[in-house]
Amino acid sequence: MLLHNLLPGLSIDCVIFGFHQNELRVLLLKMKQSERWSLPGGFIRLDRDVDEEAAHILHTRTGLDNIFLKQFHLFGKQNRSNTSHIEPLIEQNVLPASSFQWFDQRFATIGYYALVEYASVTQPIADTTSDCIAWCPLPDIPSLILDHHQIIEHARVALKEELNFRPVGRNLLPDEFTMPELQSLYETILETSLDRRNFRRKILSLGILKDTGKKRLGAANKAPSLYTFDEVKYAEAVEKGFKSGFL
Amino acid sequence: MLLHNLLPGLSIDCVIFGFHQNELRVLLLKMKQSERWSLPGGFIRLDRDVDEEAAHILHTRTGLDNIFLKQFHLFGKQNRSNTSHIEPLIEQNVLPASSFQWFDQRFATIGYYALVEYASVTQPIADTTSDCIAWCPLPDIPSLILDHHQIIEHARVALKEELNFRPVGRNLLPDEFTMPELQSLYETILETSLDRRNFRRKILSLGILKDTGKKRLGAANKAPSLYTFDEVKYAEAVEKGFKSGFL
DNA sequence: ACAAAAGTGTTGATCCTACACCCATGG
DNA sequence: CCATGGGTGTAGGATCAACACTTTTGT
Repeated sequence: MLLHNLLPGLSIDCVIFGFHQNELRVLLLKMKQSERWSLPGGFIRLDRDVDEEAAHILHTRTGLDNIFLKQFHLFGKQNRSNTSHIEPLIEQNVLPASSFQWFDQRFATIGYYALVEYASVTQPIADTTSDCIAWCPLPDIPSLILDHHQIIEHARVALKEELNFRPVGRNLLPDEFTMPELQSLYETILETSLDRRNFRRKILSLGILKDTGKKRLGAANKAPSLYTFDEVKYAEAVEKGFKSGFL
Repeated sequence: MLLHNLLPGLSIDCVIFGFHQNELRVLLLKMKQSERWSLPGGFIRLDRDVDEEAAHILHTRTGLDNIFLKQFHLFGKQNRSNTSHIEPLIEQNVLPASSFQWFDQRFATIGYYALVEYASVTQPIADTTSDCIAWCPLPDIPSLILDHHQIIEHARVALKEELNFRPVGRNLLPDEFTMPELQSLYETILETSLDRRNFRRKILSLGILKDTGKKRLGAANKAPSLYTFDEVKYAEAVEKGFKSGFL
């Protein structure tokens, strides 16, 4: 990373959501020389848009492109940043001593959240300051650097609100999925439980799902149908806005 | 303004909304040495929170404190800032030549919108780079610097969405107001027209208005009643969230 | 008296909620 | 054949949209 030619004072943090085993998960990096974890993040090159750089961070960690990514909040507390997570990295020569000055700035950070299909992230890639990267279920997030707990919590609320305007299943589930899977996703995001019959009726009434005719076999119960999003109808609907009315 | 001890690369722009004569208006500053106008804005001192600085800008221009103020978007395009509006100011010694370097940075800007009672802003105060400050109705915004048109448009959409979660009349209208005035505010923000009887029923059903018993006289028609927000019920309602369901 | 705008209620349509039984699959 | 979870319909209540006449005020 070249620390000149970066926009000073501003960083990006990405809350990358996936859904697996009926849990929302976020991609976290374990800092080297420390027991603390962090959100994937980075800085803004002077010749790039902030949105581009957020997409770039997402791509670098997941290999994915064209992902739903949305800016949700600027975290600008005067005392939010410090160098306590950087110092061990410099001591151990993970980062050059010359980079201390960069990290010793006051940073505001702009939070983005991304919605990705869990299974499409087969090999997430850690950065040079981390020794691993992993999906963590939201209920058991480990200790995080700086205000990253707060950033995740904020993203979670933003996602909950997004659900009223966008059928997020399109972004978080695989191409084909069952109605109970979709419902479980909604219940997890909304932190509530929903009536099976009413949920199905409501979702189908949006007119954006297609029944593939296929069924998911393999479990000791009636095989649920597999659905896909009808790309054409979906695009139309997003275009003119939803009014899904959960929440 | 001391240009050292500011957070570099990041500025604040405030879209200050007022409501007067059935129009939404925003406070704009006319740049000296130019026909263009700008949003009230500023920079972030290193020892202040970004939110604090936004409130400070609002206070400096309007004299008001404790105003509803909300961050709504970071504008981060690589090419959004330039110095074309600064150069004439330096040529005419409105700004010192030494400040050019500061303004010649790339800036991202964080947009805030504020909701104020129009009549409470009796003497808005221009800054040193402007020769006047005025309320402009949204339909006839003059030519603006940089991407300020886009910022206003974004704020307007954010306000429209806010209407579903917060009864913004509390912030935009005087203490006592009539039902038709409140309706007109809603119609303006939503850019639609609403049925009088249904509107009244819906608003009253929120249980946050009190009839003062007084009436507004002076017009050649039946005198409308004056209402106030019931502070206690209002606070309770904001606390546990609305579901106003306009939009 | 007249013009202008405020106040008021009902009806039908739609949407939401609550709820229980049968069916397909794997073991 | 049994356990598990998926699929399905209806009725009552709440909410929403549409709609017109009467009242009050100033001129």
